[in-house]
Amino acid sequence: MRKNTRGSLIWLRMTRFVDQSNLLSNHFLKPYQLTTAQFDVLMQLFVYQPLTQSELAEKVTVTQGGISRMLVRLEQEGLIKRTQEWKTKTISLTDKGQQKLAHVFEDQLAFQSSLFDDCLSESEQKQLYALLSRIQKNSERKWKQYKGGQ
Amino acid sequence: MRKNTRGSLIWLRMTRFVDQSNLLSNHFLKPYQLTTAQFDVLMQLFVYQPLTQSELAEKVTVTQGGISRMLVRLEQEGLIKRTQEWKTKTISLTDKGQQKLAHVFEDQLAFQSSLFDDCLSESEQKQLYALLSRIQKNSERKWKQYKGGQ
DNA sequence: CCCTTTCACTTGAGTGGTAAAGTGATGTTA
DNA sequence: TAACATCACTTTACCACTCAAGTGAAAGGG
Repeated sequence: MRKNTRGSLIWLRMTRFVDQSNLLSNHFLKPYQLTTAQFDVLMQLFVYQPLTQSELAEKVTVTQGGISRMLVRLEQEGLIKRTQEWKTKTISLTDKGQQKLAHVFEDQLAFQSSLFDDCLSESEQKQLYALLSRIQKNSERKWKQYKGGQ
Repeated sequence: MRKNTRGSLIWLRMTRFVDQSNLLSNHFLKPYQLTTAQFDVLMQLFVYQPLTQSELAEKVTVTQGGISRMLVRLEQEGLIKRTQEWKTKTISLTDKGQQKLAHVFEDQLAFQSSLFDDCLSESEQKQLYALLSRIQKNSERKWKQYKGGQ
């Protein structure tokens, strides 16, 4: 039996890359007392705040339950605040969260960029981004279809 | 302050894609009572068995502790066996594991392929694979360097 | 021959994720 | 108005992962 297809090879490379770069990212974020997942949440808030929990969960590809606990922790750290109106909780960064993010920001973006700048030219990065956008939209479509159906 | 770089945009698309496709993959594997991580381990064993725990951990980008627990579960399910020689445990698939994998195999490869076949041409997939190989090797180098240093 | 190192693996505490069941306010409807 | 549905969030139980400390067997040096 065949041991792979082109798709499976791409998939393998990509998951390995993401796993490895997450480890590295956690390493670089450790001095700031943040994890990669937490940074992701704070970034989304920075760009789109205020958001409801559901909207945030959607943006970071996490379930309701998952975001609920992450936000409990981030709230305990004093990095975000949740204000309840009606049945909805609106999430935004506290001043402390805002400041922390400002500190981490440049470093993390530089780290992320280095993963690609090291070995890909400008135009290759553009190509890669274009291809990734297409497959990500495809998986998002499939995912929503699956979630919608059940 | 700038909210992104080209690298950070690529990184975001890729992590979202991997997260979403993992969800879908877990969904498709559920009828077989397997998770994506378990399938990954079984596949590596299928291709490279026999392996020690350390070699396996390396291949699936997981720590010693992580692989230890996964293998306990897979052993309880009777899908793998671990035979101790000296201080090393050698891992291989049981007949049951071999059979299970044979059943799942085609479906999972077809699923993985569909993620790309849906929206990328043959030559685009080749391009994508080439670019990913380069960045994955780069991150692997950095990761090993980091692990080696500490 | 004991003492230490090393090596491969395990364990503990904690984070991050899922699915599925629970909670508690706010409509909606007979 | 009592019963029901719905919506946003929480909780529970589980898997997967990390780091760091622990274990136990073998190997080497005084």
